[in-house]
Amino acid sequence: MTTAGTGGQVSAASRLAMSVMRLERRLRQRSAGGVTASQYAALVTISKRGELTLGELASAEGVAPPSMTRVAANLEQAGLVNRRPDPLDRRVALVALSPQGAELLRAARSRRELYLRERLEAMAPEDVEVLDRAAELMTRLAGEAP
Amino acid sequence: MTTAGTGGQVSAASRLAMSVMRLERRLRQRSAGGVTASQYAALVTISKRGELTLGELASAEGVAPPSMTRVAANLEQAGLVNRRPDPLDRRVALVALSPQGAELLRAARSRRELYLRERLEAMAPEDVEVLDRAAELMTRLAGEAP
DNA sequence: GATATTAGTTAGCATGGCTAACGGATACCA
DNA sequence: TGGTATCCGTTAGCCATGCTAACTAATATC
Repeated sequence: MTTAGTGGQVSAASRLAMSVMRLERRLRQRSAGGVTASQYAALVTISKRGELTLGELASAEGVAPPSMTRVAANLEQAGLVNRRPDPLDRRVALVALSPQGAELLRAARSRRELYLRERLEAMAPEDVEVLDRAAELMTRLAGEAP
Repeated sequence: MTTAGTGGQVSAASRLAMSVMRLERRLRQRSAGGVTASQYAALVTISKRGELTLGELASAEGVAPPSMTRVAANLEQAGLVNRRPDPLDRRVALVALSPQGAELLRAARSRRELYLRERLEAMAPEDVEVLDRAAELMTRLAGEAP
């Protein structure tokens, strides 16, 4: 019982880590209109930032380029994004939301988070407020360089 | 802009979903003493609840039994848990923390969340408080039946 | 023009989630 | 007692995602 023992004591970091993992697992299962969580997140980023390069997208998502290559390939195959080489530098791949991608986002916003939405609505407003503030803090935490 | 619209407006649910995903991705990469996030989470659960059946563990983690079979197999191979058939019902597999598993948890608590720990310590205490409260709320969200 | 750097891709590995199908063990019921 | 049903866990097989290392193609540099 001395150290953060086997029984009860768990650090705030540990609690946060666990809760994030669990919730993410739930969310991962509920894909939005047929896209996975990663694909969805990429779509959101593209939507927010407009056409951007694959590298920018990878870095915005915090994944390695090869990972994003694959995600983007799937998105393109699904017709949700368009890709084109940068006319000024043909090494560069520019990725943009397609009309279907935009439509999916619209639809998904009312669907994908249905799971969360429903539950958030059932919560006390101050709890939702806490979660909302936490969301920003977590994004900041995730965004910092390793 | 009635609904949380396409351009700027994003729902609280969406914000939460994204932030959780991003943070989880960071955490997943930083394994604790060589175990992955899922393995670690399983260890924590076993540690909290004591010896339990594979099914209970799967359900506690909110994953399907086959997923837990694999995670547990890896943990056993790593010597972090012990398995034995329930003497009363030999269909049942009982899983318990091994001494090494317990040791890893002790060590991990000061290591695994180093990433978070460091950053939490750099944050304003009230922000940490928000995250801590959010952790509980998220666990509750994740725990609810689909 | 030769070389270095940069962007992205390909190849290969591992984890982890799922469902479907199967095996063994127990429970039940005629 | 014997046959069936049920239940626990595993195996098999699929897909997505993450990584690193190695490669190609294009641009920049000297």
